[in-house]
Amino acid sequence: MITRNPSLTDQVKAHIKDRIVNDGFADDRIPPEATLGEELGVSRTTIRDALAKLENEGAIYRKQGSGTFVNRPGLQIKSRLEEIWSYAKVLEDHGYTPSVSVISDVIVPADDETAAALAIEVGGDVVEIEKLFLEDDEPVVLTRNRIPASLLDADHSRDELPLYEFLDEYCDRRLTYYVSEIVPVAFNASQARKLHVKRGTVGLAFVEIGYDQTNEPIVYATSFFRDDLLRFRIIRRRAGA
Amino acid sequence: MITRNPSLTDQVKAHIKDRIVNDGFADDRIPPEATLGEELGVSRTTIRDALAKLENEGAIYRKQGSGTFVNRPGLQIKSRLEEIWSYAKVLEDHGYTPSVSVISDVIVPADDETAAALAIEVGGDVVEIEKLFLEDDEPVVLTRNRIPASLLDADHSRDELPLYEFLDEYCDRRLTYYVSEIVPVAFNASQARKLHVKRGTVGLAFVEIGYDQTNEPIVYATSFFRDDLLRFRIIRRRAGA
DNA sequence: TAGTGGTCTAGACCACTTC
DNA sequence: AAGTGGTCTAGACCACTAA
Repeated sequence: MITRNPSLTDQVKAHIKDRIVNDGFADDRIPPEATLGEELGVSRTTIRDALAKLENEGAIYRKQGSGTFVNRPGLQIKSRLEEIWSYAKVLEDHGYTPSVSVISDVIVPADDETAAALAIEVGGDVVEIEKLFLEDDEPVVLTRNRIPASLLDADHSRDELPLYEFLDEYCDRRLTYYVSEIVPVAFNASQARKLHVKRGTVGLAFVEIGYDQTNEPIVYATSFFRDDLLRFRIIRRRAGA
Repeated sequence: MITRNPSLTDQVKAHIKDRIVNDGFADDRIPPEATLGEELGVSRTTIRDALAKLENEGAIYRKQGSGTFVNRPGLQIKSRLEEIWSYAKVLEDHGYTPSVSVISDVIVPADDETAAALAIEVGGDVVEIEKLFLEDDEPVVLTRNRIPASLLDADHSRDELPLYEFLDEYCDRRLTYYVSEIVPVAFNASQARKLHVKRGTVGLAFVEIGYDQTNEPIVYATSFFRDDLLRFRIIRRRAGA
């Protein structure tokens, strides 16, 4: 049942990932590339492309001259920082069954900071949407997205959608990438109240600007995280090896 | 014993990176892969491997059917979170000329947390080294590394070395990867004094366990950052595209 | 020395974007 | 329709690791 799309490489990748998760390999050692190629009836290049993707995702690592191995610590990382696109998904990956609540959706004038981020005039209309992601009525993530009003349909009723789908639907813009800053904060009174913590509690924030395919800024977003409920982990490997 | 002949791919990669930084390309558009291959006299595969590495580092991006382009925001990111190996280097990349100061180097008994991290007995001997990274006498990063005493030579005089080189030299272990947590903190009295900030100031911390090639934990490290002087930025791209 | 992953070539066709 | 990056093949040799 070899078909195009998904690509052979992606099929091979899924197959190996599946074996890692379900069956496992002896000593966490993945068979040689030549062997895998014969087993699956594809060229070594295809195998290598698939392994490269898995390595990139942190699922495996390779040692020249030695072999290819399952990367146990990498498998434990649920949310890779570089590709977070839905906080609901992040919470799911951490074992929660989240709910989303839109707590405000208003038009405000852009302050200096927002105007600079979105490359619009100070005082220009900006749609500000605040959302809260909860687990069992306990808030975990608070997000505030600011989008130039000129980009948005006046009637954007389904605003509980993930932001990128929301923008796909209600603007003609496609959110392509974020530039994000990781900032430690002490929650102010308003944030603390929404997150059900004491004022001054320390948490993590992402302050980020989202761009479309033409490198135009289309959203200025700030997200606050309850450090006691959600913590980010990363794997750091030596660059040259 | 180092026979580091840069591969063709790495030479091509360096060449393109150089052109991006020094000359630039019209419209930030990088020539087609076929053209590059002819110009440099290498196969398209080699070009593609080089471009793949550059894409991985965030220096460029590709759009199928359209072309390959310089990734301006990606070029601004100095320190990629997944491959930070020397805080001195991090500060340099941010335009500082850092100095390092070892502020303590003592043997302490392992507390519960440290013992668990390093998989040793509670109360076992641990070498604790605190270092401060400064820019113009202003402290920016405070690190505390704890290493099982059994792994370390009693005489480790050159302990201002980057930790991974230090471990290479004074143990027989090679630091292979870290599992790191990103934690927001309010500095306590001791940390605040060392970092020259007020007690309770909010900052970022990495809490991490370093492993050797056999997946054995060899270092438990905590690093504190002055948020006003050093802030981490990342690019987040959509996963599927 | 045998076996592994790493590099490199030459060539074919596909999928998508742009005109 | 033309041009771009994406996928895939078959085969060669190199660099490193481990028995």
